Amino acid sequence: MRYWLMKSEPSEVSIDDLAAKPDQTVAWDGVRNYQARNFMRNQMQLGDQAFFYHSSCEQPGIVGITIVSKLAYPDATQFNPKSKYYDPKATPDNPRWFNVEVKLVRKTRLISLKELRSYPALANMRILQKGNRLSITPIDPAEWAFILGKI
DNA sequence: GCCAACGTTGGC
DNA sequence: GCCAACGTTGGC
Repeated sequence: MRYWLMKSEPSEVSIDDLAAKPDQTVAWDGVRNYQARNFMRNQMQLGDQAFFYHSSCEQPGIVGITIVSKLAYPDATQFNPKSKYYDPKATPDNPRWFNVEVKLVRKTRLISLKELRSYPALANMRILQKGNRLSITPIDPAEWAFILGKI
């Protein structure tokens, strides 16, 4: 059982978009970074929990908690020429990109990036490091518990 | 809109 | 296999 942080641009999928879905579940597709892909494909297990983080927006920060509800499978968008995530080098026989599905556990108050930075206990979080761009990062159990305590 | 940081690409 | 050029991310 692991913990994660997964970034989403609210203009793409916001926490409210997720909450509004009938099954409150979303396919985490469109990831086109090998490290993030490997986390999903190789490490994520059913029941792993993740903070849902809004990025590239006015109020970046954690806004909810999700749970992995489906293990990684080939990302359908890579085969769709009309998708902005289309990858001409991927084939169904040899897919490059994978996605899990996550289900909303609950929305949380906004724990802003600024607030996260204010806690010395979280100083080593990947997302707080300079130049961090990875859209999916592991979270320490201790960090997870610490943040939960602040919600 | 800017720009630092980083990942990927492709020529050699 | 190196590495310069390029594209993207994401906070500000």
